[in-house]
Amino acid sequence: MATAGKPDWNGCPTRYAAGIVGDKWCFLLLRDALLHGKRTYREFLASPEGISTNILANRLSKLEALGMFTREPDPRKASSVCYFPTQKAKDFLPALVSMMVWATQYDEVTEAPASFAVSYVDDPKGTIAWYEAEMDRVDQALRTG
Amino acid sequence: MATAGKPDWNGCPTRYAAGIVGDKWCFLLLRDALLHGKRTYREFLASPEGISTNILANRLSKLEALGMFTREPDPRKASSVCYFPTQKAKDFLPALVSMMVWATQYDEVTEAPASFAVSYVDDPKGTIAWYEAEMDRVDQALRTG
DNA sequence: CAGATCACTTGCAAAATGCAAGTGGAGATA
DNA sequence: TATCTCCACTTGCATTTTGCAAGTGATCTG
Repeated sequence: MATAGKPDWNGCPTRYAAGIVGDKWCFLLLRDALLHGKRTYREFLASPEGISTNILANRLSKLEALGMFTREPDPRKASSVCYFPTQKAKDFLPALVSMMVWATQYDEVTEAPASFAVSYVDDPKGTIAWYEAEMDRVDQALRTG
Repeated sequence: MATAGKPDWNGCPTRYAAGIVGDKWCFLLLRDALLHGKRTYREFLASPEGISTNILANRLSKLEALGMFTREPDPRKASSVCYFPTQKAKDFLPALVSMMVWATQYDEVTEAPASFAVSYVDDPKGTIAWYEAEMDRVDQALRTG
């Protein structure tokens, strides 16, 4: 049916989302992976929010355990490590972009141009597809060395 | 333009969202207000996740300070209090629903019927409109005593 | 006017966080 | 081959946040 009716489940799926996204650092790591193409410990560590090393290690392994990241040797240098977002993580992109649109509207400090929200409203699928393509490009480049 | 290009701002708006949603309890209070029509301290306290009273008071005032809730006397009983979601909070609904859809897909424990995700994909605006109407109904009923 | 209800507040133990320093292994350099 | 650097963490410890239980004062109710 095209018209939504009242859903009558008890345990809301948002509880599951809260367990992952409801943590500042997991949220920001997801942003860095999905939106900024970050893949390595070093890159994640360099975020302007300043995560400390023990918390970073903790959250990376949490996200790995949750099936959001896979931990693999860096094809460019075997001694280094890459964290690749899984399909599960990639599928979170529309929700993340949705939050960006909301934040762009209400955060007066945000540096995002208003044109972002406009282009999203104009063509949400295109906006999301662009980020997906960007991710594929990053991972493709990495995996082929 | 219909095709999205690379956004080139530095401070990502997701940081702002992380400051609000990146907290388990704020996230769940938002869910309770937007999806479950909760408005009073008692109702929020009764969530199955079991928030403690001091944390609840803390988060309610945080969300009020952030302009997500307004704190008003309960029209039904002057000694009681209502927390109404502001427009800013209501505008977060699409992002929240987007996360529900994602969680429904990946949380094997969720009690949400698969039909929810289907009906959302089929008619996202209708799904969101339904929740908005439900909220208006709740607030209307409350404010008119 | 005694008792219940409401929305909190307080005190305290336990857990999570942030910071600085340290560790061990791989690769590069001399 | 010895040393040096880089990397991805780990450890210790002080500070902050959380969770739990109990208490508080203002209002309502019988």
